[in-house]
Amino acid sequence: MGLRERKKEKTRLALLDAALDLFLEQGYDATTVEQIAGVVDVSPRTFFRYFSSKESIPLWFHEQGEETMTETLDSRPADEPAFTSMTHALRAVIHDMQGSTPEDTERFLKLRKLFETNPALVGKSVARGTAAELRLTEIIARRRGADPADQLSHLIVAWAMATMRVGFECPYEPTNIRAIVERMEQTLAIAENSLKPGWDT
Amino acid sequence: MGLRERKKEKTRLALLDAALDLFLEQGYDATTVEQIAGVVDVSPRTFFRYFSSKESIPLWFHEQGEETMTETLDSRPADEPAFTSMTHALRAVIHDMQGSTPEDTERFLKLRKLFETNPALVGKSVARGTAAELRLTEIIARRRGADPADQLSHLIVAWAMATMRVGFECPYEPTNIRAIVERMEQTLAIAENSLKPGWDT
DNA sequence: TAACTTATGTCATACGATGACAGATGACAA
DNA sequence: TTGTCATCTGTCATCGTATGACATAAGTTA
Repeated sequence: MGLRERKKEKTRLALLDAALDLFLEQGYDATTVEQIAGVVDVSPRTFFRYFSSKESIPLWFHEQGEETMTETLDSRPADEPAFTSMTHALRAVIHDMQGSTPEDTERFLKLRKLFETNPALVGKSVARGTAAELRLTEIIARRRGADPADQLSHLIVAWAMATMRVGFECPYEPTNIRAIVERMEQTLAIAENSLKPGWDT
Repeated sequence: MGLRERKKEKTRLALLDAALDLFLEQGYDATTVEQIAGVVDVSPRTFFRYFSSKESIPLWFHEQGEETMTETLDSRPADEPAFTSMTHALRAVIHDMQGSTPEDTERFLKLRKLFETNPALVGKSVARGTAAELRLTEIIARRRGADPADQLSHLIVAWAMATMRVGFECPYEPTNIRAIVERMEQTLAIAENSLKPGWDT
């Protein structure tokens, strides 16, 4: 890894951290891209070269999660019930969270606090999630040998994502990742217990 | 109803229709507020006095639907299973759709086509829906005598909304409201059949 | 008709976002 | 080390969304 690449990574993280801190200090809306860039001492134009938009900062984690889910889903056996595969994909995301570096963990907790203080962001994250939902639905539908327009495939994915969201948006103030993970596992358990066996086949 | 009020309503609908037509002609992103205002012959500033944002045009139906759901939910008996109440709320929205004027029906069909050609809008509609989801969750949690942070209450609402979305986003090209309503009823039926009796109590 | 309320247009301004171009900086081979 | 090349960066220009301030025009009411 050359100097150039390291420098880029450093700038990227600096922008991310600066943005996160400013968001928590003065609120998401009140923070401008100019301010974020100012802290890191780069031009606003450069900010947009690292992040496609101001929004993509609080959404960087979700993008990461979607990737994990897609990969996991592809690796699951084809004859597994669809919702079961989805829960595995969700748990893979949880697993990633637990295995992240202390820096990433801190960022994640900050992010969570940000979402809590700014409910509008939750909406925006779901908005981004819709595109991912479509891709996941295609995978599930193909596996089930169904039309991409198949309602049940849609429903399986939509409910799984909704479950994840409910688990993530716990209004408790978590001081560590463990609390969030536990909460997610709880929610997942409730979901699994609420569904009739074989509904997703 | 005075002249002034009638004039306002007329302008509002003119802006709505102009926007919808332009969106379908040249796409949502390619259409500017200036153009929309131009068709109706008002200043762009005036547009923003009728609609809080460009986005709120394709979202006007959702806002309407949320209102219906909240009202319905409040009128349901307190001892009814929560998810059942939610399905009633959803069906109330469907019922409203069937009872609308021909003009509104046309607008709704245009809107649906718009959502189909612009998946990003689906995301944005869900984003708006998140706020409504929070309010509905509060109602459900209170009825269930649970904490507002109760996971099951969250899950009940989230799954119901997800079901609605799956029904709405049918990739079929509906020429009339009936086709959409049928599709929604189908999705709702699948959902109801997938859940264990009593899961929502 | 006069006095009022309210809607509208015309500024000005802020912020997010993108394209174009030139200069700075790191990468790499001779 | 030096020269060449690729790439990153800042500056500038521009567009579109959105909001506040203020004067004017329109409808309302006495």
